[in-house]
Amino acid sequence: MQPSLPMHSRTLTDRPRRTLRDDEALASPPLLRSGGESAPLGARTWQGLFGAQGPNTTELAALSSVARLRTVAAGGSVFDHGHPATALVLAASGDVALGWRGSDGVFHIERPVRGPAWLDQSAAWLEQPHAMDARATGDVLIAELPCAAVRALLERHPGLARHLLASLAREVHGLTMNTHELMHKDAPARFAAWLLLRLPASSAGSAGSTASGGSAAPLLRLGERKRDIASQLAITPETLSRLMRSLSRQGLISVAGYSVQVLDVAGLQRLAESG
Amino acid sequence: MQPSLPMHSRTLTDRPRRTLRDDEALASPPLLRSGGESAPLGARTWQGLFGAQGPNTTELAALSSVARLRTVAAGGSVFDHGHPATALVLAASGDVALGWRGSDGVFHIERPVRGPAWLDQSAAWLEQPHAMDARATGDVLIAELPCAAVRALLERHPGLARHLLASLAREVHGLTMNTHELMHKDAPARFAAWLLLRLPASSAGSAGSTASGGSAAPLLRLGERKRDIASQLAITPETLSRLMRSLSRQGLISVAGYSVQVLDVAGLQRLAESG
DNA sequence: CGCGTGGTTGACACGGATCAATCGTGGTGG
DNA sequence: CCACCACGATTGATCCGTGTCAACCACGCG
Repeated sequence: MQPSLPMHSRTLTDRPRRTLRDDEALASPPLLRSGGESAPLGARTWQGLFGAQGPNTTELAALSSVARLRTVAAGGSVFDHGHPATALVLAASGDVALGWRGSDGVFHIERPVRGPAWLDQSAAWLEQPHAMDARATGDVLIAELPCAAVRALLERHPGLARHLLASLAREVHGLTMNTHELMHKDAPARFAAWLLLRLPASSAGSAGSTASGGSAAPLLRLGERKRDIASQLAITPETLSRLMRSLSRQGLISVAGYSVQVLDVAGLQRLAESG
Repeated sequence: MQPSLPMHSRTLTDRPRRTLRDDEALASPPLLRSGGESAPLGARTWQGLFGAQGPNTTELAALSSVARLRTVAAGGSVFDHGHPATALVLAASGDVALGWRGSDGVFHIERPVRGPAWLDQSAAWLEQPHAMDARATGDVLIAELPCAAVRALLERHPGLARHLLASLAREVHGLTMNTHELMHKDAPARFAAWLLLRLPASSAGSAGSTASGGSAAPLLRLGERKRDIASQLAITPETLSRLMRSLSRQGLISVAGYSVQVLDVAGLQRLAESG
C-alpha cells in the first residue's frame, strides 16, 4: 500500500493555467509570427501530420504553396461547429481543444490536440459544416489547405493522394478504437489506458516494480486541468478525483497535485484491459 | 395512451433467423455466384459506396478491373480482427456484422452493414491489421481492392482520389457522430435515434399523429435479433426489452414481436435529443 | 481581504447491468 | 407424433458504477 502524499500541502504553483478565458486571450500579444519554426510549415510539421513515410519534398512544397496561415491567440476560436468547411484545417504548432459548446455555454472537450496535427481533414471533402468546435488553448499557428486547391494539386501530384488517404485512415482507426473503449470499458479502465498512452514509450513493457530501486517509476505531469481530463474520459471531475485516489490506495500510481507517478505499469495495463 | 398488443399471443414465425451459427453456414449452398447483379460490380453498387457524385465511368471501370470477388455464406467470416489487411474490403450485396469476438466466444456486433457498403477502407492504407471482425449474416458478395493496385490506379486516374477521400471522410464523420452519441446520450435517446434512422425518409418531419387517420404511422420490421440491436446500442438485451416496453407505455411506439409501429415521430425526435 | 476558480469529499439518486426464473418457439430424436 | 431441449425474449429483484448536489478547502488575484 502506497501512502498518498498530503494533498493539502501540495503547491499548486505549477497548476495548468485556465485555458478558455477571453481575458487571457486579450492579454497575450496578437502578433502574427510563424511560431518556433523558421519556415512557415517545416518538415517537422509535415512529419507530425503524415508520419515518417510522408510525401516527398516536391509534394510538400506544393502543399505549402496553397496553405493559408493564421494565428489564433489562446482562448480564441479556430472554427465553430456548424460553420461551413472549405479547407482542411491543421494546427502547425500549439494546443487546441476539439469539443462541443453545450447549451449552457460550457465547453466540453472531447479531444485535446497538440500541434502539429490535423484539426479537421474530413468536413471539407464532404462540403459539409465542421462537426465540432475547435478552441485554441494556447497560442496556435493554424494552416488551412483550401479543398479546391488540394483537389487541383492531386491532379498534378498523384502521389499526394496516398498520403492524404493514409492520414484520414489513421483518424478512422483512432476513432474506431475510441468508440470501442467507450462501449466496453468502464471509467477505471479508460483512465488507466489514458495514463499508459501518456507514458514515455521507454517504460512500456516493464513489470511493476513498486519498491525496486532499479528502474525509476515514470513520472508524468498533467498538462491540463483535471476537469478537462475528465471531459476527455467522459466522466465527471468528481469521479476522476475518486479514481485517482482509488488507484493511489491500490499502489498503482502516486499522485501529488498535477504530478502522477506510475508505480505499477503492468498493473495499469491489466486494469486497462478489464472489459 | 396506446394499448400494448398482447405479447404472448404474437406469432414469432417472422423472427429473424439466428445468424452466426455454423450449422446454418454449412446448410446454405456454398455456390460461387455473382449475387443478384448481372455485372459483377454494377453501377448501383458503386453508387452505394460513393454516393450520387461518384467516380465517372472510366474510373469505375478501372476500379472494377482490380477488384477481386468472392462470396461468403451466411455465418462465415469475411475477415478477422488482427489479420493483416492488404486490400480495401467492401460488401457488394448482402448483410455483414462488424464487431468483436469476445474472449468468451460471443460475437459483439458494433455496427451492422448492408451492402453495398465499405467494410474496411482504412486498415489497408495504414498497412495495419483489420481493427474489427467481419462476419456475414447472410450470403454476401465481397469485393477486395488490393491496396497496391489502387495506388497504381491513382497515378493514372487522379480524379479517383477525390472520391476515395470523400468516402473515407464520410466514415470519419459517422464515427465522430457515433462517439458523441455514446458520450452524451443515454439509452432511451440512443434507441430513439436508432429507430428514427431506420424510418423511411418520407415520414421525417411530420408531427406525432397518435390517432389521426390521415398519415399512416410508419411500420418497421426489425431485421435482426433484439440482442444484436442491443449490442449496437451498447446496452443489454434486458434493458432494450424494458426500453421498448417503456416507449410503448408512453405511446411513442407500438410493439408486436418484431414489428414496431412508430406512433409519434416528433416525440421520438424530442427524446433522441435529450442530452 | 473578499471573491472566483478548481479540486476534493461525502451523501444520495438513478440508470443500467447482473442474476435468476419463466415463457414461447422451433428443432431434434426416440 | 410427441417429449425433450436449446435459444431468445421477457420480467422481476438486486447490485454497482457514476452522476448530481452540496459543502468545504486551497490558492491566486484584484
